[in-house]
Amino acid sequence: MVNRPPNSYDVAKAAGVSQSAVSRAFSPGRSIAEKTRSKIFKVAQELDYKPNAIARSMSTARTNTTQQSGMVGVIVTRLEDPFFSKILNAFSRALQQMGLHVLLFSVESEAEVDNALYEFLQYQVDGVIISSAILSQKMAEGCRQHGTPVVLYNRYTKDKGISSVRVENFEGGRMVANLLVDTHHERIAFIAGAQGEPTNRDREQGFASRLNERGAELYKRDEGDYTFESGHAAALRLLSLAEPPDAIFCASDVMALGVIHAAKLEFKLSISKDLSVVGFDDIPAASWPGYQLTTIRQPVEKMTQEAVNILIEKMENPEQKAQTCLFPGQLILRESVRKS
Amino acid sequence: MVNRPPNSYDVAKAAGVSQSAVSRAFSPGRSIAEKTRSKIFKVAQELDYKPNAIARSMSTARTNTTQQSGMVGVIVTRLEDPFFSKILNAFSRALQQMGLHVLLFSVESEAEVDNALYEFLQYQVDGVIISSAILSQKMAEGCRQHGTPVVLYNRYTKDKGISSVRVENFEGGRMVANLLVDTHHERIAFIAGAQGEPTNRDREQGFASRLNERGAELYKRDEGDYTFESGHAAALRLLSLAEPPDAIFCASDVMALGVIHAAKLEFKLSISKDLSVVGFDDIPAASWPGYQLTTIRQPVEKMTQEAVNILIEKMENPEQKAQTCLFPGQLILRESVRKS
DNA sequence: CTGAAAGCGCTTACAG
DNA sequence: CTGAAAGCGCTTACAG
Repeated sequence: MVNRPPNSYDVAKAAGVSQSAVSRAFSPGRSIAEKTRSKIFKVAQELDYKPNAIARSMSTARTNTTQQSGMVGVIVTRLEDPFFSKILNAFSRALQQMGLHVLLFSVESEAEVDNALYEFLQYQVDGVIISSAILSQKMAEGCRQHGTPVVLYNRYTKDKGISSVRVENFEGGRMVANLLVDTHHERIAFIAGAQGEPTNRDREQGFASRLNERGAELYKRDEGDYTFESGHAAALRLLSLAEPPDAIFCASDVMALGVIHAAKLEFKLSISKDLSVVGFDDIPAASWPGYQLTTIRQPVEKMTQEAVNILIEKMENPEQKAQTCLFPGQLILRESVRKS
Repeated sequence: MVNRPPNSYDVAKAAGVSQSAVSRAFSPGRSIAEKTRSKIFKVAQELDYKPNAIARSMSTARTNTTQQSGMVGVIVTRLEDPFFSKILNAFSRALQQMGLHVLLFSVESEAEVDNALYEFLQYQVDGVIISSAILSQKMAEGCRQHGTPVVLYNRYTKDKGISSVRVENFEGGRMVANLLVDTHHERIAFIAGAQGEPTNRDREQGFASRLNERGAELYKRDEGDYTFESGHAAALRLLSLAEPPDAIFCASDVMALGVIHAAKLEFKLSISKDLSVVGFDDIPAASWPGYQLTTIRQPVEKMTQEAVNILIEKMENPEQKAQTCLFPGQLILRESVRKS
């Protein structure tokens, strides 16, 4: 049988002090004599004592309004997508840097979000970040009751209590419209991400409305589900038209890659010369020599950092109002769009 | 000010029962009258009561040897690599399915592993999974003291107490050697992953030794760091040789993609005709129409599931011995290697 | 600066 | 089946 790991009483006894003293020694900023502290540390080291974070959070729960469990719940969708794993990594690193711990839930549909949130609340997380999904009004209330701040990433809701950090999708769509009109494309198509998905909707509306403002119009619209395969399939349909498009804007880079593969292999087209392709996100592959995809970059590092900052502010001060933070996308001109 | 969420006493009072009864009602399998239980549930619903998982784990810690905190620590490396995000997703889903919660730590070097482990232990995780990294002997002891099982994924150590799940890297390397010799390649090169990395070492040794057994030899060796860019750069060097290789085996698919881009764009080579390329892992992009990369597939789903099973067995029965589980890689023949 | 004691919200023998 | 009570390992006023 494994004998239980040492607790603060074991250390106290061995060091000849009270248990309170041990507790203080491990709580930065508490009043304790330097001599006592070092003695306690020495003994703790020998016994290989580690403070029990679970017990600590049980105690602090009572008084401390700020950090209680030290855990932040992170809900992620489409984790296998390179863009989203990049986001998770950024969140994870940023949170770790702040001494916070991430309780992760990978969901495959919005329906799973509420359940994940429920579990997070049971675990007394100090805050929640939800990437590319929203929560129900009911769970928003639940979080409010628990005093647990929530920040949405890549999404927003009408609920005034929920913060949101995202890129300006509508504006990003407009930028692409301008680019394709400026370069004199005549049959401009759009391949949408998942149906009814807000991010896609905003990009598409910005794109289509700006096209109209510029006196152009959307030639064709097709739809995928944000995967390479779906982009590839949509391109096959579009390029089989009697009059195929001369430009395709995709709601995401991954789909744009599918389009490029289809155009080059299936139709022997030259990208940019015969067909211009634009993506959104700026994933690593977008800059690979074989792609050189023109796209709208999301400043992921800055955005995730800001989301973490907003969360922490609200954790430290519950009176803090919810915030909405919009980041402009950046047009990255590479080689997949013809010059004029 | 937010008023505190209800606890079991609040529910007990409102339902006219004891706090113990409330606790039992929420613990499956405890003796309680159906009538009492349903009354408690109704009241709990009205008050929006959720059991406090932190408090629960404080209590169960004393008696229950099995699940204590309900949390499993997962340490991942290179999260931005598509193969690794796939692994994390698989772990996350498998653990969630078992009712476990994942405490995530994303590390960027092996040096961070021990610290992550230390934090996990403080949080009383019931088990730990470490993907593609190892732990120090000191932390292995620490885990043993806490009675916390550890399973290594893609790695192994000499420590008899640490379980390991991985693909047969050595054998995988041999399979590729056989393939390239069978198809009569004459100048066979290898691009290694990170220096001294055990996964790479095993693949390379299996590859090189089998080459020799077959009367062939390694023509050239170069090295990257598992990224696309590094594979691309290594290919540039290799293909600039007066006598460039006619086959390149890469320690990972991502690097192989870099090789393909370099060969096609920089050297106008035809993949398979002028140059055969083989990868390892079988990431999604390997099967994209433009790549059709021949590779060794790792059965990720089965492997992660097995790792979770081993972990849970050990969590349920501390007497359970550590296990090592090796999975054979599967040669996936696509179009990137010439037929003869 | 230090210690005794209450309390965080549960679970679980122990009686009844 | 049910309730009173102890205990999980901490933190934190409160006295001294």
